[in-house]
Amino acid sequence: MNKMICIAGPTASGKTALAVALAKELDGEVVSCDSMQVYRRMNIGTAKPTFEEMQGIPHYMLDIAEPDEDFSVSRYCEMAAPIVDDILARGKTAIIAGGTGLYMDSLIKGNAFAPFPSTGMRKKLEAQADAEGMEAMLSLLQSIDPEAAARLHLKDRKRIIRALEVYYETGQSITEHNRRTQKIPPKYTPLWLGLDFEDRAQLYSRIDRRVDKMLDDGLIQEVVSLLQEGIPADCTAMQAIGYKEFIDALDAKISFSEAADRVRQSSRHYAKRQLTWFRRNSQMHWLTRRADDDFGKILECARQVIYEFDN
RNA sequence: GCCUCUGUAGCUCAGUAGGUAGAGCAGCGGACUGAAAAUCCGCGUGUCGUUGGUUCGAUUCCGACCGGAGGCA
Repeated sequence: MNKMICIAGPTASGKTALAVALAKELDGEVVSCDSMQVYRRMNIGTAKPTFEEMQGIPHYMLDIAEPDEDFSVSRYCEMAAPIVDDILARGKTAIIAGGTGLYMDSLIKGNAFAPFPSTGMRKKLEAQADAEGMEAMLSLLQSIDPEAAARLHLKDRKRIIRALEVYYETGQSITEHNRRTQKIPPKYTPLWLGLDFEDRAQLYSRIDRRVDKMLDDGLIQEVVSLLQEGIPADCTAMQAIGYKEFIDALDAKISFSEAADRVRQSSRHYAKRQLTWFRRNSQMHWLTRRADDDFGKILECARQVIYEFDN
């Protein structure tokens, strides 16, 4: 009997509802896997499950960081793995639900991450990149980690700087590090369920409706409150879709209706990237929703997959 | 009613001194190992309004018609 289920899928695909429904049937508890729902007081824009939606099912990995705190995959894994272990130790089903593919894969595989530089290395490299340009940074990387340099595009500044910083901090290239960690067998062997739609337009109209609901629920007020309490507009949490756009509107850089349009647009792009990430997972059991399928139909499909998996 | 402008990709538009066309956005596909709702890469999907004419050849030139915008009555 499998005791661990991952529920993946794009934004607004119904992961929360499926997680709770399955938790009720399988004596489960839900571990959220979402890089933005970890932040406190960011509720509406992140579509964090409400008290009513949770229906009494314990949820973890929500509201565990301040919006102006640095959060990361590795912190996520450090905190979530013991929680999963505890759920399993108590004989319950662990249901990992969320849309942040990197976090989910890392938790399941038990990824070991190269240490994060504590010496201001990143700032130094950022400054160097500003001064000398990315061509110089890429050729620097070429000299210490040719494979990474070949793999990364000149414009992918984040990854080039990360690759350099890993080498300077650890003396080992990120390519070597990845090669080594990829050999480690996965920490968990869950059943993977992926939510998708037969027609992409179905998903996009759900996204539109969700954004309308967020506005009705007071998204703009939530953004205002966060800014008023002093959360910097440029911190990671404020890069979340639904926040950065309304920060621009509040700064009068764009109109509020333009901001709402951009939230819808960014959400569509994001949903597409999420699907790309999850599609490469060969273990995924896709629950593809057709136009006339309701939630009950999807739940039934999920039950079917779980039943077959256990037998 | 007359005159002028206009009709090209889903949208906004460019262009072809006549040889069946290209940008941005949208859309689609992909990458991703301590920022990941981030960051980055790739792909034009088209009766050039309709219909006659001139021409070896018309989206391009000419006429008519249809639609849109403005002006004069």
